[in-house]
Amino acid sequence: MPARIDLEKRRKDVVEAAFRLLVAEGITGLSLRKVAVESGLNIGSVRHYFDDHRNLLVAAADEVGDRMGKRLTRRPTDTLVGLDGEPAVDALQALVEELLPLDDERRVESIVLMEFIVAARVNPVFRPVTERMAADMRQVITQALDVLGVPEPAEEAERLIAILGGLILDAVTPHGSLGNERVRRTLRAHLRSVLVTGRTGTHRDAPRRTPGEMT
Amino acid sequence: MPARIDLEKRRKDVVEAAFRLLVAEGITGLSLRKVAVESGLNIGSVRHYFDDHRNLLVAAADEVGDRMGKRLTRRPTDTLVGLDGEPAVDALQALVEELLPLDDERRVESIVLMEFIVAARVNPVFRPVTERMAADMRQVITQALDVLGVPEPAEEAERLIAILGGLILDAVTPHGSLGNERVRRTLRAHLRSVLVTGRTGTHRDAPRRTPGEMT
DNA sequence: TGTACATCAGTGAACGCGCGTTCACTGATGTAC
DNA sequence: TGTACATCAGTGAACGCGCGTTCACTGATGTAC
Repeated sequence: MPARIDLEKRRKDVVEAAFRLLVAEGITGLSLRKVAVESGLNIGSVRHYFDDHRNLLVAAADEVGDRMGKRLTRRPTDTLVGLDGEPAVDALQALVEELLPLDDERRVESIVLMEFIVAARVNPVFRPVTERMAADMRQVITQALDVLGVPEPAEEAERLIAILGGLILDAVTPHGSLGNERVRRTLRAHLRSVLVTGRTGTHRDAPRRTPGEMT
Repeated sequence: MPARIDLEKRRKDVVEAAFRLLVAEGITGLSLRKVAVESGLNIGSVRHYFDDHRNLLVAAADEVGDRMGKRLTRRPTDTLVGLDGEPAVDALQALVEELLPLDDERRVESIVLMEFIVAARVNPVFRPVTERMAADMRQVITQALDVLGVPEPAEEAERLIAILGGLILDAVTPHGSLGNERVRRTLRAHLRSVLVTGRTGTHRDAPRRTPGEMT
C-alpha cells in the first residue's frame, strides 16, 4: 500500500475552492485549471481526485445540496407544535432564515445554489440535486405550516417557497436594493399574514360571534 | 453611398437567434460562431453588426429589457382605479401575468431574463439593464397596489415581486413541478390575500363598529 | 446620360488563448517474504 | 530485521478544439461631375 491520504478531505478542499470560484466568476469560471490554482494543487491532481470536469461540477452541486439539506432539518418541525401568534412567527422565521443569504456562509451557499439551479435548466447533470433540494424544501415547509395549523399548508408552502426563491435571487444578485433587513422584514410580513392575519379567530379578526350575542 | 441595408432589422434577427441559443444552451452557449450559424450569417457579418462579443450580449440583454418594459406598461395602472374585490384581483392578476412564462413567448423572455440576471452578478456589463428592469417593476407594481388601495403598497410590492421572481425561477427551471395552472393558482391566492383578506373593512372581516354600537 | 469613385455591407482565413483530456512518468510507502 | 516490490498519490507536458479577435479583401450601389 502506498501513502494512504485522506482522499475525502482533499476532495472537500477542492470543492471549497470551487465554491470560491463560483462566487467570484460563476459557473463559467469553474475550469479545472482555475480550481487547481485556487486550491493550490496541480491540475493533474485535481483530475486525479475527480476524474473529469463534469465530476467536479457534480461534486460541488452535491455538496451544496447536502448543506441545504442540513439547514432544512436544523430546526425540527416538532418544536413548532402548539405555537401560536408571534411565537409561531418567530419560530417559522428562524427555520426559514436558515435558507436565506443573511451572512457570508449562507450567502456563498445561496450563490452556488443559484448557479446550479440555473445551470440545471440546460445541463441535466445537475437535475437530481436540484430536484432533491426542491422536494426536501417543499416537504419540510409544508410540514411546518401544517404543524402550525395553517389551512391548506401545501398551497401556502408553494407561496412561501416562491417568496424564498425570489428573496434569494434578489439578495444574491446586484439589483442592490434588497439588504438583509429588508429581506427579513418582507419575510416577516409574509409569515405574519399567513400565521396571524390569515387564520380566522386570531388576532386581527374580531372574535366570531353569532349575531345578537354582543352587549 | 453603398447598399443601405436595414441594419436595425438585421440586428434584431441576430438577437432573435441569440435568444434561441440562450434558451437552448444558456449564456455559455452564446458564442459568435453559434449565433452566426443560428442566424444563417457569416461570423464576420455578425461581428460587423455588433463589433464584438460583449456588444452582442448587451444587445440581447437590452432587448429583453425593452420587452419586459413594454409588458410592464401594457395594462396601465389607471384602469385599476376604483376596482375592488374580485374585479381588482382579476385586473391585477392580468397585469402581473404579463411577466410570467405562461406561453412560449413569455417563456423565452423569462429564460433570457434569468440568464442575464444571474450573469449580472458576475458581469457588470448587464447591470444597467437588470437594475432598470427591477426599478421599473418595483415602480409599476407599487403604483398598481397603491391605486387599488392596498395599505403599505411599497412593502406589499416587495413581497409580490419576490413571489414573481420565485415563480419565474421555478417555472423556467426544471424542478418540473410548477405548471402554468399552479403558477396561476399560487399567484391568485396571493393577490386575493393582499387585496381582499388583508384589508380591513372588506369581505372577510366583520365591519368595524365601536363597542356597544351593535344590536 | 455616362463614367469614375467612395462607401460600406459582407466575407472568411489566420492568430493566439484557455480549455478538458490524455498519458507516461516519479516517488513515497506499506506489505510480502 | 532487511529487501524487493506493488500500489497509488501526485505531476506536468502535449494534444486537439472552440473561442474571440484581427485583417485584408470583395463587390454592390449610390453619388459626383
